[in-house]
Amino acid sequence: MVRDNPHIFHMLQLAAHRLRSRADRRGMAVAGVTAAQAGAMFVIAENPGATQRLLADALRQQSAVTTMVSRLMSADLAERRPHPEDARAWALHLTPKGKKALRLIKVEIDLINDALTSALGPRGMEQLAKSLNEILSLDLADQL
Amino acid sequence: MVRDNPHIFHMLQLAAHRLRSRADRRGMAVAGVTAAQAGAMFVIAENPGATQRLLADALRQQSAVTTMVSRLMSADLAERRPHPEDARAWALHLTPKGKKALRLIKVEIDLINDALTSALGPRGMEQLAKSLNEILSLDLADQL
DNA sequence: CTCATAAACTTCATATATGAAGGATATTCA
DNA sequence: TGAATATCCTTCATATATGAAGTTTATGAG
Repeated sequence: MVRDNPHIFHMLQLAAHRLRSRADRRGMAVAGVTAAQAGAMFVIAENPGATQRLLADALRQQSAVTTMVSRLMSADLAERRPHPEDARAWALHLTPKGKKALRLIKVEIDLINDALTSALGPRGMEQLAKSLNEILSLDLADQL
Repeated sequence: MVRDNPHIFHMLQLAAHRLRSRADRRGMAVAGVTAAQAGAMFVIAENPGATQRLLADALRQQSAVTTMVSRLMSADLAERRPHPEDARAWALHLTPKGKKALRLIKVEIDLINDALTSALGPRGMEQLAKSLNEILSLDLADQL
């Protein structure tokens, strides 16, 4: 029973929402890219030729990835190539424009992380990273 | 420069997303209510007669609130009454069905908080709450 | 090889979120 | 009082997310 910390869930949602809003605004301003798009582009950048399956697993999503990639293509930020080994799959790559946008976005994300470090201190950041890692390692299936 | 913690932003988004997904699934299962709807209902429950403005401020949203409240009304979870003092505004209240759904949802949120407490320990929870509070107190305007 | 099953992707209905623009009512101040 | 302005709400276009259902291609068992 966590009656003493009844709001952690809500606080986490709210904190994530606020940082995402800020990233959305700045990302749109400097590169015409949302935070969600930036998240997808980071994954593609680190896994050139990634399938949508890999992207979906990284972002913990299913069907949203099709639409997401379609929008990235419309904006000339990413491209789909035929997968060399599996005719069912696409191989995802960033376009030059996508790579440039990602560099711009990284600056904004770093600014947010800097603000967090100022507020929490280096040790606070470490602890937060540790806590978030533990949360991410939880098995949140319904049988929890 | 936070090159040492470059992923805090992303980890926070991912952790919030996972907990929200779990809350969505369970909330739909036990009460036909999403996590976002539950969040709005908590605010209304704590502020009977609240205006949509108050709700929007609490959730840090603008226009989404109109649609959110409309859906809560369609589901007979909340109702709008004329505001006694301001003809522009609504006074929001939960219906009996809404209050019951909120009780069911609370159990699920408590289960998530319990799982977090098991993973992080009571001290970890305190530290996490403290960190999130500091993040929530940041001024995230674009001039940051 | 063929069939059953699994995997990758797409599509659809629905819910959530944003910013911009507009309508109606309050408030302020000259 | 009357005009300018602010506030509360709604609507619209767009983006993101979910689960369920469907298509196409792989894979594995016989």
